[in-house]
Amino acid sequence: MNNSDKTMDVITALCRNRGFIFPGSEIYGGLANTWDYGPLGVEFKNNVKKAWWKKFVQESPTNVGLDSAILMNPEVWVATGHVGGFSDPLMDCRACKTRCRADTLIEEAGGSPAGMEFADMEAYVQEHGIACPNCGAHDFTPIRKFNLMFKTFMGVTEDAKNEVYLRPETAQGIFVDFAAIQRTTRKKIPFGVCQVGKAFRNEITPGNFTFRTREFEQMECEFFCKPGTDLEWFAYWKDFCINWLASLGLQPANLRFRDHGAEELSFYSKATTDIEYRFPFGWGELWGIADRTDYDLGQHNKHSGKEQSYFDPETNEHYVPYVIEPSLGADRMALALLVDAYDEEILTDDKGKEDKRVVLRLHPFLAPFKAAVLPLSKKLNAGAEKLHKALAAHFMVDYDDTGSIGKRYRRQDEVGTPFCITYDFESETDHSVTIRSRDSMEQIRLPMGEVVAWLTEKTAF
RNA sequence: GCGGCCAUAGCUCAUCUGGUAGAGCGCCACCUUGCCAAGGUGGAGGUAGCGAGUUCGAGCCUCGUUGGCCGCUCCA
Repeated sequence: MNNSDKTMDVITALCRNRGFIFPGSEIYGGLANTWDYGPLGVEFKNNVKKAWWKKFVQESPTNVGLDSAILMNPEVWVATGHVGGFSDPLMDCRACKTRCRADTLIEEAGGSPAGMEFADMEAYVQEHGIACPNCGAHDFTPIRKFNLMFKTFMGVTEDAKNEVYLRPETAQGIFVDFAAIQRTTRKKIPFGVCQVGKAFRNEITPGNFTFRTREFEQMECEFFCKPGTDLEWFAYWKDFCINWLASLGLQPANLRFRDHGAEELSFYSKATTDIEYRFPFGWGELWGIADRTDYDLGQHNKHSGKEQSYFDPETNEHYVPYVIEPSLGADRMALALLVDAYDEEILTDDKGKEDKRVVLRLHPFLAPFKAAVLPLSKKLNAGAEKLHKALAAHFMVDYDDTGSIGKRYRRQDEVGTPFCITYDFESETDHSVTIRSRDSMEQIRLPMGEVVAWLTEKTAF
């Protein structure tokens, strides 16, 4: 099934109905754009994170892991420019309610807004008689600051001194710990530090299900390398990332690279490439791979007064490393995998009656359940439950004894369970079970004692 | 944040011009069946997102509010 035949409605409906993703705080009328990962969703998302960690940390000769605090000293965000510079200067036209960016208006009028204070911009717009591009009126509101960071208070009193931010990216936790990580691991450059964690941004327009949310989870790697080798490593990680996506089964036709043009590049970045996925709502960024140069460590160097450089013992040089950052959204990744895995097929029975079968063709490693134990009859519950218990010691395994066997297969297909293990009357005597595959719908007979080893092999990544 | 549209059982929807809400699917139990959504019987489940107003009476009219969708704006 092609992605152009899929709709987000169908995907979100499946997520809600099967316990992957629910709207947040629903019994209180919800809270815009918050989502809860349900019983199946949390298993699935954990598996996605596990797969990433395995590839980026466990199996990596160069990378190590980190779990840094969400709350950080506010000076961190001053150093990075998040506090000062990341509020866009927005003004509304009072006549037609169109919202404009003051800096854009000034640029279009031939001015250069760079370096201007908000008051300067307002004055410029006024003096040059810049009109609303939509209705032509000259009636703008003052500039309003939209800071993308969530603020909260540390301690019990709410004064400005106690103000802290929820991190808008996980990256800075890695940068501020760079020296400690290098020292304690004795890693030599090049090496990477990886982190999975939540970040928060007050996006003006979130949307498209879990694609853009204000609370989201990132899987980031900051790869430190010697200046001058950065573009090589940039190319290396691009390859590395796309190969990982392919190895999880994402269809190549739904993936593409998109290089950022010069005008689109962030001020700190020398080069950025997005890996985009073709969602039903269009191409969307999955993974941003950026050459962040020595911007972050350099800023922390300046602002903290603590030396953030690396001593190369082979060449006796001191330098501030350059950084290649492959930054992946865990929620987007999970969403892309769900979309990609979703499949419908039409089955025709003996009487020619057509029936729709919904299958989530997830990589077995990612599937919430690796298998489901299904007693062919409720009379077989005792033996089947024993098998389930034995398997549950090794895998997430479902158990279902309600309804017909065919119906139970379908239920498991819909949530991506790769294997159904049917315990039948013969199992009582031959101690074997039938394993039915989600993808081929074929069945094999296997002694119960061999199921764990068989499943381990089949669900590995 | 602006404009438009929308909000009835878990899901998809019905309820004629306002008179106290129904179906299919799903779910549960029992019987039956015993390898790809069979069948039978029974059952749980809604006061119509929430609040207020108009009316003898509102799911159906008005206002507010919350949430959703589409477009705009935005996305370091």
